[in-house]
Amino acid sequence: MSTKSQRTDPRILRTRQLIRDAFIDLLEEIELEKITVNRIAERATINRVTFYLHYRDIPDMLEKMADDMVNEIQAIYKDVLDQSRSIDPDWFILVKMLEHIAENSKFYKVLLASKRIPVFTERLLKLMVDVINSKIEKRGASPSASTVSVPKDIAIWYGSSAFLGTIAFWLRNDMPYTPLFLAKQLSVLFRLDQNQTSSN
Amino acid sequence: MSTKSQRTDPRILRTRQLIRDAFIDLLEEIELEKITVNRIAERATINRVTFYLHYRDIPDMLEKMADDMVNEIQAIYKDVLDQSRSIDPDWFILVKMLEHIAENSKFYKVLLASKRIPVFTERLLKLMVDVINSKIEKRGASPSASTVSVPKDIAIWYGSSAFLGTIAFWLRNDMPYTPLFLAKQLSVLFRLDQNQTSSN
DNA sequence: GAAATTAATAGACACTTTGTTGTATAATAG
DNA sequence: CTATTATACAACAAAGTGTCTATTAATTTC
Repeated sequence: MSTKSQRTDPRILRTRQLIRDAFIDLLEEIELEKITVNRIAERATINRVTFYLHYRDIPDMLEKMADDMVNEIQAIYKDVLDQSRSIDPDWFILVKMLEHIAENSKFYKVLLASKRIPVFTERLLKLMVDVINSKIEKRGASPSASTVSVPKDIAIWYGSSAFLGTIAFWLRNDMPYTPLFLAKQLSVLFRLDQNQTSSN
Repeated sequence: MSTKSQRTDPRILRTRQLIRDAFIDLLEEIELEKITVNRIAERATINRVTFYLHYRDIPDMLEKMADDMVNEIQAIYKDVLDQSRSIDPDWFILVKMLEHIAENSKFYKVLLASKRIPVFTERLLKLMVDVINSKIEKRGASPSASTVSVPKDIAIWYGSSAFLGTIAFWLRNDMPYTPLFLAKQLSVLFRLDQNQTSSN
């Protein structure tokens, strides 16, 4: 956000990438608790002190990586909204998200599925809550509302957890369905939740 | 499982309880990463070495506590099945589970909702998968199956994640609904998932 | 292309945590 | 009461943490 120096120093980008790769690599092998700054530096072939030039400690590193993750996904989200050909079906944004996750599956699998690093799960869950919430509000008091009605907050809890959890299982099982197919199934399962959501 | 020594030494039970309470206490205040054996021993008013008499390290402690957790819940599950008055509605077991969680809400809230300690989430999720799986199989190819059909595994991923996630949100929001009410809502939301589950 | 700026390296430091050992003391069970 | 066993206490080496200072290397900027 500073006025000058638009581009960031390539050395910084390089080092951050090395750290990130080393961390994901290590996390595939050992538990998070056993991962030390020492090991990360060694694996990333950087000096241990250099790590501290970028992150305060490991939890701080996780948070910043989680920030990057949600920023990337939100960029995709805005992209879809901008070129909003309203012809797109409901699950179009879901396909885009799943495709992005599939493209970076090593990253997402280890952080959301294999080892479940809470920061990442939480950030993505929050994002899901927002998306579902806006979807429900867009529909408003659905005229096709069914007989039964579930409090809106419970429906959101249910739906967002279901989405994120299903994605985690999908990654864990090495993505046995295409993003398109899974998106359609999720859409089918979720639409029903909404149909019985009370509008208050 | 040993033939002799039915009762365990009260000193052991006392120490384990002290450790458990101290750990939950600390986890309410600070992040898991900052919790050391030192701090636990200090808070539990036991000697640090004593900790190592019970657990290899902190991850080992977490696993054993998670074992205890699933054992308690499975005991409830079997209890309900044993006195199986088949009059009980579908969500009866759910009410019992939610009541148990509500009774130990401090424990469950910190481990499943506030801080999300992966071991506990994983174990409970696995339990949910089993429960839902058996429910689906009991119904078999539901005669009232609806038009659409979702692969069984996706439905299980979806439902189990939704259940566990909803419970986590419920705890996080200090249980704004009674166990009975929430169980009914979950049952309503889930029954629909099943109705559109393909039987293969 | 040279000078100024910034990043990464290297060695060192005090400090905390870890996991283990040996001995002594207290509580429990038979 | 006696033997057993859990816990307390002190001490240890090893490893990790976070910070410092000086030095080298890469990059902007003009």
